[in-house]
Amino acid sequence: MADPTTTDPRAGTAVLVAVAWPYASGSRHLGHLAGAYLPADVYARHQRLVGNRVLMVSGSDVHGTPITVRADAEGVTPVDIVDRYHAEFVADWDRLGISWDLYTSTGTENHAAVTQDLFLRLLENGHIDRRSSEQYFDPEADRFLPDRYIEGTCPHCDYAEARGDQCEDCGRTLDPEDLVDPRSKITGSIPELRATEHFYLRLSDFTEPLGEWLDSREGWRRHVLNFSKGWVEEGLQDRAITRDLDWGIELPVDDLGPGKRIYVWFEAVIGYLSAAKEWAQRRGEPEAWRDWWEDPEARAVYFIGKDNIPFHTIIWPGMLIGYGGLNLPTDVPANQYVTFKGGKASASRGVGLTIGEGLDLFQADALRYALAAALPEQSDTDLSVEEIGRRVNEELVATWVNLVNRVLSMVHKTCDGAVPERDGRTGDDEAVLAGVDAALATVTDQVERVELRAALRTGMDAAAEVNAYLNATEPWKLATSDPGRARVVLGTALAAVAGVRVALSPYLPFSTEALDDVFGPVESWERVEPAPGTPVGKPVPLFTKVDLDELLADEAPATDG
RNA sequence: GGCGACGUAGCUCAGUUGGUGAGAGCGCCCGACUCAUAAUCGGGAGGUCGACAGUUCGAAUCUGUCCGUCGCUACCA
Repeated sequence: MADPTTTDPRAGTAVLVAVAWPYASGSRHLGHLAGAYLPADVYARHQRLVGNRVLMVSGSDVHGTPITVRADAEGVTPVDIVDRYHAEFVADWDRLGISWDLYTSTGTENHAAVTQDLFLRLLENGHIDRRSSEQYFDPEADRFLPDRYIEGTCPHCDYAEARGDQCEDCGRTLDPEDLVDPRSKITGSIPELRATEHFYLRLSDFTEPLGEWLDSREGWRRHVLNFSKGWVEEGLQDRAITRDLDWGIELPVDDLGPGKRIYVWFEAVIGYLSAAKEWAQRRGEPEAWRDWWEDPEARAVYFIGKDNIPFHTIIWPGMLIGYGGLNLPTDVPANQYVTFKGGKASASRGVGLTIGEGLDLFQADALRYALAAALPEQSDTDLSVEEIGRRVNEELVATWVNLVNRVLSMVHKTCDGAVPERDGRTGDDEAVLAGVDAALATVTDQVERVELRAALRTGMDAAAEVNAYLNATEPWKLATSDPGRARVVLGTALAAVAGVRVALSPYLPFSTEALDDVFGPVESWERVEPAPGTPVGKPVPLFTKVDLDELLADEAPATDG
């Protein structure tokens, strides 16, 4: 089991764990956590332990109109907004124990350089071209206006402050030309239509290769594949990839004139590549990123929410095909949504909890457990504070935390406060341990299929088996009737707990580490028995049950966006 | 409107290519146990698998219609 070649970090498969870039326009909520960050972290932690070379990257997405709109509304600069939320995200990840290899942002020089390189190569390869269109121009501000900077009356519902992209009153999507009495949000003046030029990504170039690629995908989630194929079958449309904004990455060519930037949807996905390069540079091995991006044996798994599917299964793969020589996604196990009391989680609308609010109510591992047990892998999953608390109390604490506590307590009391020797095990004893080892193997199968809820259940079932073993052997009785046998049973239970701990470690990093004193750090995906003689003190419970009544009374409404 | 998905025990959800009497966790009931955070273990009761019609020897699983919920609709990402 302890084959050193499988635990050598340089010997395993290169696995890129690519995680959605949180948009630095506001707080992220528990739906985002369950949708992308938590599953990515669980997957990455497991993959490291089985000996693969994991590179887990993401960063804050800092460009785009929603950020400038918010900055304008608050009378601050976009940088102020971005810095505020980037700092919040970093603090959230730290509290949650998200194990990034690099968490950066799209605001770096490196990202701009990589983006410009992709742009130029795609331009060179003929996949980007220039087209002119009519667009609203603000004569007073002397600039073209993005859709969101135009206001007017909605042609459908007569709402007077509809935006050029959407009417917030009736929810319909709009084109700026649809607005009655349009006006500039910047100066209030009446905009006029003028011809302007933008660069377009010729997505239609990739219809055939993307269709073939999608047809050849195996093991992808049905909703991801259906949705993606639907897009291709409808016909891929070329998309403008520049915008009239000054908050974004500059074009590496100057023939559009000033005031044009590369728009977020084109550059944000490039972050997966630029972050890998940044990681390599920081490591002092600037070419190391190639192991994850150019080696055909490498895997790339993208953890995103379902709202992001087309960007990761169509647009980004299209860009990669057009660029050439870089690996396409191996899998995009997009999650569905977490809803709160039936409504889609939304920090801006006050539905559900922000990550920070969740962490104020629950310990990180408790929150991780409850969300992992309810990951929306196949369908939307409904959550509530009560539901999270219930899972923590009735499942995590009752089954696993209590098991650890009862075993350590008995070992402390009846084995002279130390891990007992291993000899004298019977067939029943070996059977429990074999069960735990089988659970470890099952978890690996499930995690590699990104069935993380099921994998967590497997770990919890293993814990229940150990509880059953204790109930059957009754070591508390043996302590007086047959002390020798009691030591064997408790030593077995301890060994079993050691294995279950490994199985649960991707989900519960903090409580895993809290047991290092007895079991040693978890360094590989195997059941390592604690060394006989290791001191076992009176255990301190890993968790306290949460008081649901108190929790609900304290539950603050989420109002910030 | 178009596209996609969902509607399975009280609650949250599983159910690859249709086939032994429909599952899990939690809750509930009964029992065992008392080492452990009234935790654990065993057993049990709960479902016309949204409705209707059809295909089939046979459908929760395929087809159609309807009802309900939701997401997307390309300048939110």
